[in-house]
Amino acid sequence: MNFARVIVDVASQNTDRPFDYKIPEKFQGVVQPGIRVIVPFGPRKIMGYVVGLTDESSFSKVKNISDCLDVTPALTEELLQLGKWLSHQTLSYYISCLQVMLPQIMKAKYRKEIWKMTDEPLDSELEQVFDGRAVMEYEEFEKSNVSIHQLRKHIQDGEVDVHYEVKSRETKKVTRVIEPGVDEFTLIETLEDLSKQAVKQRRIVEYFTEHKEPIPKKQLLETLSTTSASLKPLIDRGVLKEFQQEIFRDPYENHHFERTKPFALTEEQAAAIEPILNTIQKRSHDVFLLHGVTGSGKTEVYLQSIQQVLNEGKEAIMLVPEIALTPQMVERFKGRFGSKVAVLHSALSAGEKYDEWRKIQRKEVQVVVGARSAIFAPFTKLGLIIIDEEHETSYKQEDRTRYHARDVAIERAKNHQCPVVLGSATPALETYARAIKGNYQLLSLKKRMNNAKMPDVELVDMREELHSGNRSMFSLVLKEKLEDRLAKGEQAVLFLNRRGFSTFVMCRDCGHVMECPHCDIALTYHRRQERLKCHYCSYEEAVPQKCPECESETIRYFGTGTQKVEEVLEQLIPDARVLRMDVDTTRRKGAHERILNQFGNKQADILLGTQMIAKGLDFGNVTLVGVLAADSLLNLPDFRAAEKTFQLITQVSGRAGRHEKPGEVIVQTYTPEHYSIELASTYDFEAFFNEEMKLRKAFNYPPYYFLTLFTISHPNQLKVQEVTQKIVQFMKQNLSEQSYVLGPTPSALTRINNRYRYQCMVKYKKEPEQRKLVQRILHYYEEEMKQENGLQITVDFQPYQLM
DNA sequence: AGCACGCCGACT
DNA sequence: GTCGGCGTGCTC
Repeated sequence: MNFARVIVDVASQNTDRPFDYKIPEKFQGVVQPGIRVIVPFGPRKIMGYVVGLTDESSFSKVKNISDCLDVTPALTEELLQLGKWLSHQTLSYYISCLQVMLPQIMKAKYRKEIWKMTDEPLDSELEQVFDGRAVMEYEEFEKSNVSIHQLRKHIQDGEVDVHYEVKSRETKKVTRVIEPGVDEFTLIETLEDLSKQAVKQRRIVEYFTEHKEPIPKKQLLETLSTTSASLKPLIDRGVLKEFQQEIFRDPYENHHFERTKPFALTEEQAAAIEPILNTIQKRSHDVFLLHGVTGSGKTEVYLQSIQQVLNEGKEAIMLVPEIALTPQMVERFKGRFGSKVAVLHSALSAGEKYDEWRKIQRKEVQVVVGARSAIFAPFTKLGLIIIDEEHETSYKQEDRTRYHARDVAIERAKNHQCPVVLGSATPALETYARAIKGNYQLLSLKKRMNNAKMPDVELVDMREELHSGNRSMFSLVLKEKLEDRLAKGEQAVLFLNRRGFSTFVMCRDCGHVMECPHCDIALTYHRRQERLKCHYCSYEEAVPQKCPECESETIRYFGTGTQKVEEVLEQLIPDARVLRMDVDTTRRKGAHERILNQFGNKQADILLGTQMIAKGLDFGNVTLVGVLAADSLLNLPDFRAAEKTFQLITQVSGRAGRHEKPGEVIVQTYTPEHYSIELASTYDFEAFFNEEMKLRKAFNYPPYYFLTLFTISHPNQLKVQEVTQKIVQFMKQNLSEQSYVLGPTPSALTRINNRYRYQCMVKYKKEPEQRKLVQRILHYYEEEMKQENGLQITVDFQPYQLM
């Protein structure tokens, strides 16, 4: 095998194919599919992935591979294949697909430098820019007033050279380590030679007569309570050796995880786990939907399934939504499987993520618990993939490579002939429909653990509340119940959905709303900084004193944020100790965990928060859950609004009464008659499913139809309309008559960052040629999309975000 | 993408 | 005649 086929790190249509390179003698055997290499590409040097080896190349001017970045392949053969599949699925470049599968830090950085190749001073202004140095950044040269022509002349004369460098950003944490430099006999000899006064040195040498393994320097000095002053002479004499050793960052090194044993399963759990265990043993592929009410013990089913996989000598991936990857969850996995577990989520530093990932690569762990991208864990003996809370929208990547982790999971499971378990109390409609059709195997857990009852849900009509004179955001019932819990020493969780509910600023006289000058959206009021910010671009401004339209001074803040709720709560129930948990209070590292610990230790009576408290929290003392504005999601322009509302109310309600004490839920709403709210209050998923399916059928939405969403943007509104119109036309002409092509429609967010946005939506049942058509569109507009501030066309197959 | 090359108009 | 701007096409 003399040649390597390489996918280069250049995301463009022309380079979206392998390039052949010769493998130099010294890299024979090292170069194998999946490793990263540095290759010459035109005049520069770039990184690439080896995707295959061949004996000959049809290309005549093949260049040599310059260098290898890996010894062990970064990507397995399976992942290279998966990348190909992914690029076809999402219509993205192969290189982009390979990159999403690896930790961000492994993406190469490039540097362009100018090297001076002679000791003689250059006879031009360039000499001044060099300022006595032999190397400088190309950027520096560009800033100077020396022309490119002059530089070229010098290059031709061989006086300077442009150098391209590929820089790896991977950092390895190292520590100094000490080990004996001589054999035991010589050590004892040394001991006898040492002077009586050198007490500390004697202690050190004595230590190494008993321990031969290397020990971190810091640790050695600590245990022998000495300093490097005593160590140094021994190293200088060669008795001891000091060297650098890599240490792997462990994000959980200061945690102690209580080891847990498998619990005895309930009858229901045992029945549910059996088909999963069977499939694991049979080593066959199947997809299960584990539909279990909140608190029904799904996690224990996951844990015991994984145990079975480990017993078989195989590996498992467990996906959880980013937001639910709480310390509580990590603890359950680390507690059961200890050091066999790697954890991958966004709260880790880039270096920590890299090290966790390498634990998988080096086969030190057999289980991965992580968010969306953990689905690409480089396991080679995958025996099970679990997706918890499978309905969660965070499993869909919303930029560049728009994949859904569920689809990737099923593809990988097919490759490895292993089962996928999708778990949820409120499965996505698509998933449940497939389960009913028999495409997935449906497993149900209908009872909660400890025979706990689902908490009673009371709907409070906020319109009536308003009519009877209560203008507060707390209904009378909710206030009373909160006070009652306080008196009993029990705890409450208050949930506020911020989506579509942020605080905006309006003039009471003329109704003028402060908007972002670059985006068609109201600015959000940030109380702490007294500023208005745009959540879509980086624009911000001070809160105006007067209305810019009518000069009136009656400016008011509308909407409800958690900060506002906290203030109102303080006045309403002054004795209550409130903990607030939202993006603002959890930004700092470890803040998340601290707040939950405080609440768990009963240092607060009420936990007030957003999305992030809806999932996975399990506190026995919580007997009341309040949902402040249940319908905030319903008014969004999203065909999944009802589904999301049902899911959210169900998830939040599940936080109450999980142990001995019964729970209660208060749901405040302006539309209690809405089926999603009404049916969530009785936990009737089946009824909700049937009701919602009728609507999806009537309006041709998933799961009856598939969707493809085009979003077209450009600074010029007319241009956007025109292009969108053309795309609509083209799709209409080429798709079958059973498909619907809608548009051009302005997006819900019509303008972001001074770019107008229009959409085209395709609803279809079967369009095998669709991807080719889209490719033709993208190819047609390729040139216009290259331009700096030019046209942008994004295509999302099975979109979740419709705005 | 990012670079060289080549063509064109402008200007010492 | 030379300099800089931009369109075009190629990268193993």
